[in-house]
Amino acid sequence: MPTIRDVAKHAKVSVGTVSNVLNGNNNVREETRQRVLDAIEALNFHPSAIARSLTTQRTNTIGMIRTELRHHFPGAESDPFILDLIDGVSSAAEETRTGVTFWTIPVGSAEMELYRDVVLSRQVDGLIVFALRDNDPRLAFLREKQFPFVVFGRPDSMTETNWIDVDGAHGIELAVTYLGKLGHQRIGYLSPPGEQFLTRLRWQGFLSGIKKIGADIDMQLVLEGDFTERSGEINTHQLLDLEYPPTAIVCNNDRMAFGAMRAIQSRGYTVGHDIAVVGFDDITLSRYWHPPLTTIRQPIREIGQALFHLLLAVIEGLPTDGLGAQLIKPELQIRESTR
Amino acid sequence: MPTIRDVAKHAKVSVGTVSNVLNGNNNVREETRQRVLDAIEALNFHPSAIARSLTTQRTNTIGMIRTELRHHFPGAESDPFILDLIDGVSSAAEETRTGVTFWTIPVGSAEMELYRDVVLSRQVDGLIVFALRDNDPRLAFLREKQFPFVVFGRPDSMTETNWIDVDGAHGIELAVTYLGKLGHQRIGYLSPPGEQFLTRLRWQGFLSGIKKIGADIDMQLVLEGDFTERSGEINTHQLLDLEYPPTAIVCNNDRMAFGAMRAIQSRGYTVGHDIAVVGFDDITLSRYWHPPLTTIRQPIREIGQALFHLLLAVIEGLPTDGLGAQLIKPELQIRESTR
DNA sequence: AATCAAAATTGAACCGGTTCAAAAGAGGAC
DNA sequence: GTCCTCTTTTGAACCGGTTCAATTTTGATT
Repeated sequence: MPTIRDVAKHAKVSVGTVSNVLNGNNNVREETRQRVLDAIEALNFHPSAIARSLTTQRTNTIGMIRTELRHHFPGAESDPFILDLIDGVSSAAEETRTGVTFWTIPVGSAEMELYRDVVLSRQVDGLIVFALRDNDPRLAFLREKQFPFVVFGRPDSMTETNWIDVDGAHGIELAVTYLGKLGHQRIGYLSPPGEQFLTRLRWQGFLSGIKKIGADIDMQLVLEGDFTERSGEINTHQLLDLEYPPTAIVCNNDRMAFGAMRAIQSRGYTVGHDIAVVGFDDITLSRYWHPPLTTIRQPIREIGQALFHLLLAVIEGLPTDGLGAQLIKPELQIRESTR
Repeated sequence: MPTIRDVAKHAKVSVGTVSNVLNGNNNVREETRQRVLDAIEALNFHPSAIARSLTTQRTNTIGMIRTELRHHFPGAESDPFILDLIDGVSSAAEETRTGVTFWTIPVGSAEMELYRDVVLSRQVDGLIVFALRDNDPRLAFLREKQFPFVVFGRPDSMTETNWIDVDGAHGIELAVTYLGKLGHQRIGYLSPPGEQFLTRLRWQGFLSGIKKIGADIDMQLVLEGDFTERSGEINTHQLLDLEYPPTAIVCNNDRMAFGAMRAIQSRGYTVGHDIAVVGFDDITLSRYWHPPLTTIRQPIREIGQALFHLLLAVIEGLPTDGLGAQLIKPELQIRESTR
C-alpha cells in the first residue's frame, strides 16, 4: 500500500506538498498539483484515516452506546424506536462523512468500563447518550473527563450539558385530557421502568392530566413496565383482572401499547370501543396496527439529526447558543384505538 | 493527556518496557512491572487507540453500511429486522471489544464512493455486507481490493466469499405447501424488490411450492413490493380488486404482511378466516399482531453473531472451514393469521 | 540586470504507540 | 573471581500522515 512518501518520490516533490494537495490548500502551483494528482492516480494512493487521525486528533466517528436493561429475554432488544434514532443520527452524520460506532452492553459494571475505554482511549470524537437513568453515572463520568457529549433526554443537573428532549409530561397530559374529553375517568397507566429519568417527568404529566379532568388517582391502575410488548400484555391482564378495570390505558411506549391491545383482544373486548389505548412514540408500525394506535408522536428521526449537529458543535467547540437545551412539544396522533 | 513517554519517565524505565507492561508481555520483572503500573495509575494514563492502530494496523472496528433503496419516504427506514441484525452483530462484537461502525447511504454513486472511502482509507478492519443485489457492485469492489468482508445472503459468484444465508426458497415453499394443505389454491405473492438477489431464489421456492400443491401460477396474483407496510397495503388492495382474488397471500417480509392485513381488515374481511396471510422474518412484533402472524422464522440475532465471528476469522486470516458457506433452514411459525 | 515581496516548496519534527536488535544485568557453575 | 547463559531493559526506528519555520523560486518593478 503506497504512502504519502511514495507519492512524493514519484511526483518528485516533498511530502509537505503532497499533504497540501491532499488537503486542498491553495499554496501549490497548478502545474505541481497536477503532477501530484497524477502520481496519486498512478500509485492508486489513498491516505490512511488512522495516520491522519493521529495528528489531527479527530477520528471523524461518534459513538452511541446502547445499554440493555435488566430483563434480557428474546425480543427485549429489537426496539424500532432506537433504530429510528440511530437512523436519524447516522443519516445526518453521513453528510459530513462521519461514522457512527455502535456498542451494545448490559447495564452494570461492564457498562462503565466500556465508557472508560471508549472515552479514555479516544476511540470516538464524542458520544450521544440516551435512555437516561436517575443520577446517571455516565453523565457524571463524561462531565468529569470533559468529553464531548450530548444527551437525548434531560439530565438531572442541566448545567454545562447539551441536550434535546421531548416534553413527555406534556405528551402524557395531552393524552389524559383527550381521554377525559371522551368521558374516561378510570385511566390505567403503564409506566416506564422506575430507574429511567423520564419516568418521574411523565408521572407528573399523568398527575396533572388526571387532575385537569377531575378524576382520582387510583394506584391500582398504575403499573411499571419495561417497554416490551410482553410487559404491556402482562400488565394489562392484571388491570383487566381488577374488580373495576380501567376504561382506558395510557402506555409509555407503542410496544407496550401493542401488548396491551393484545391482552384486551384476547379477552374478547374491542380496543377503542370497550377499552381505549394510547401509546407513546408513534413508530411506523403504529398506524398499521389493528386498530391503528392513538399515540403521542415524537419526531425521532429529526431528533437524531439534531443531536448529531449539536454534538458536532460541541466537538468543535462552537457555541451551542439556543440549540443546547431544546424541549420539543410532542403531538397527539389520534387514531382508532381511542374510539 | 499523558503519553507513554511520560509514564516511562515517571517510572524511570524506557518506553519499550512500558509497552511491554501494557501488552502483558511476560518479559518484565515483577518489581519493574509494579513501578510502571504505579506510574500509569499516578498519571492516569490510558493508551491512545489511534496510535496503537497505526502500528498494529488494526482498528478493532468493523463496518456495516446500510443502503437506502429507491423509495425514500417516511417509514421506509425503520426496519426492525435490520436492528435485530445490528444487535446480533454488535452483541457478539462487544465480547472482543470490537466496535461496529454504521453508515446509512442512499443507493447510487454516493454509495460506492463511501465504500471506496471506508475501504481504501482503512477505517474498519472488515465489512458485513447485506441486502445483496444482482451483480452487486459492492462485492466486485471488495473482492478486487481483497478487503475482508462477509455476506448475509448468497453472492452470485460464491467462490472466495464467506457468507451465511437463510434458505428463502425453502421457507417460501414451506409456507405455500402449508397453505395448500389448508385447501388454498389461489395464493397471492408479494415479492421482494426486483433488484434484490434473494428475489429470484424465493421465486423459485414459490414456483416449486405451487407445483407441489398442484395449483397454477397466475401472474395476476404476483406483485412486487419494497418491504414496507405501505407497499403491502397497496398491493393487497390491488389483489382484492381482482375478479377472483386470492384466498391466501404470501408476503416476503413481516412488514408487508402487516400492511396486507390492514388492507384485508379495512374491507371488512377477517384475516385467517377469509384470507390467510403469511409473513417472512418473524420479527418480535409478529406474535403480538392482531391476529398473530404466521411467518417464516429467520434466527436473525444468531445470524448476526455468526456473521461477526466469521468476519473476525476472515480478518485474522484464519481458516473458515465449514463456517464460510452456511445455508440455514428457516422454520414456519404457525399462528392465527392462517386459520 | 538588480531588487524584493509574494508564492511555492522543502523536510525535519511531531502525533503516540509497537517492535526488535543490541546492551546490560542477574544468577548459577566451577 | 571468572565465565556463561538466561532474563531484563534499552532506545532508535517505524507506522503514515500533518505542520510550520526556513529556504528557494517566481515574476513584477525599477
